[in-house]
Amino acid sequence: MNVMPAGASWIDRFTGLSRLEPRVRDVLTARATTISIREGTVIFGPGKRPENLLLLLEGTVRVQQTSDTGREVVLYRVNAGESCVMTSACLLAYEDYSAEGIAETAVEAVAIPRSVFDDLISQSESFRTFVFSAYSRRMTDLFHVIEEIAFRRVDIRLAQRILDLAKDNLIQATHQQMAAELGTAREVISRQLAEFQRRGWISLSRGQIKIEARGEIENLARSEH
Amino acid sequence: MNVMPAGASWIDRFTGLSRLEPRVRDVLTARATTISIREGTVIFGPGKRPENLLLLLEGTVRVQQTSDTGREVVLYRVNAGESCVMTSACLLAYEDYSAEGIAETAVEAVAIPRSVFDDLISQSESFRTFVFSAYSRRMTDLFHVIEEIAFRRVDIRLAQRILDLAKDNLIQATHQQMAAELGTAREVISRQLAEFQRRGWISLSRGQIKIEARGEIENLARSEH
DNA sequence: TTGGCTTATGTGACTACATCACTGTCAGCG
DNA sequence: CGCTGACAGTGATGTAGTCACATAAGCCAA
Repeated sequence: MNVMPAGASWIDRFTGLSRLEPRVRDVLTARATTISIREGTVIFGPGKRPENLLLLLEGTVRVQQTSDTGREVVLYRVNAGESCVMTSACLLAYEDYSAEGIAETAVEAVAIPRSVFDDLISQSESFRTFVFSAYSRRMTDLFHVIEEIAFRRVDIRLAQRILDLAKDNLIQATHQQMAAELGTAREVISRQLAEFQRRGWISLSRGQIKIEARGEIENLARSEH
Repeated sequence: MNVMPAGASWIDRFTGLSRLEPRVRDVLTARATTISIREGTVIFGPGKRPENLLLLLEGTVRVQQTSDTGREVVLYRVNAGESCVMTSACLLAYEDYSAEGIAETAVEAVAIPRSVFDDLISQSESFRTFVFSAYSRRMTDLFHVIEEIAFRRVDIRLAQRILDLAKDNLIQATHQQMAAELGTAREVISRQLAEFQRRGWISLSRGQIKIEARGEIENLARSEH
């Protein structure tokens, strides 16, 4: 993680911070630093407590949970313009958690140390709103995950995830990784993908999935039950 | 909901608040009110935003999620001595949620209005710690729920839940309600309970489950996989 | 006491998903 | 070129969820 002084304008990239009181704005620009994180870095996880609140300027952070049996689920992603609020401030307090955050791409972020975070929370009404909205947003994401895992069929969820993850109709991921996205087993994904391919919706090769009939996949993704 | 002036001593029932600065303590006792909520009341939910932060003195609040297909999962319970922090402060900000909180028993709680909450957050370091720990705690609960639903067998989860919910080795609940606890279907629960009964672990009658061999159930609940 | 109603529970047949134990295949590299 | 390790395919079997009913239990009112 490479440290450098913060620029002056990054604040405007965060919707919730644009109406910040000028005085508070100055504190933030003065006392926060931007950092670069390499792809694949574990930002926090069991045994690695986050020390800063991170506001993402570039890149994405994947937050996932690993069960003791070794299986994984992706909980949500933090994108540029969003804050990693849960995974930092929240986890400062309570120890017993098993989620981890991984830089999925190279990441540029503003790091706000705990002490500064504390000052801002106490001094700025709009910073408080920003933080609580972020919490709220993540909370909602988790409710979503629970609903999906508990009640939605995997073919539908897989279709949705394919659409979400595709860049230019292409996904670079192994079946194992796709299984972790949905919290299911590799074999299940392999069979579902084989079926999608049989229908001509996608084409498969080692480590990648190519969308051939986006419309059909969207149909399935939209369907109820 | 019946409103009455707050007593002076309730603060001591909350571990996280005991070290509150005296000045802040006074604000809290002066401006918070205790309320009584009848069993079964929907405290918050879609279309019913919470207006206060609730600190529970007596009773329990069940927080659950209902999917659009009508199925339910219990997410967690808030007990006496705990705060309903997520379900209030958090949900103030972000609209699109589908969780609801229901008074599972008669509830006595201290209600802290949004404005007071805001003052306290800005003025008191230890109140902030209290609030963020509470968030953190619930977060962890949700991670747990996800892990259980995704990776744990239902017989094991059912055994655990039976032990959790039993008062005096007895549970008053329909199979439908037990299914909602675990986010599964009624038939699944009926069959599992029938099996437990066949083994002599429980005895069943309309609307209730009686534990006959707690040790055996604990064995199953503890088992891995 | 007896129907009649509502709610709770039981059951079979079937589909979906998870697990296990493999086999086959591809890419890179010594 | 042939090895090796990671990736992918597959059948058999077990567990869970869905659907469409059949029963049964409690309650109230005639």
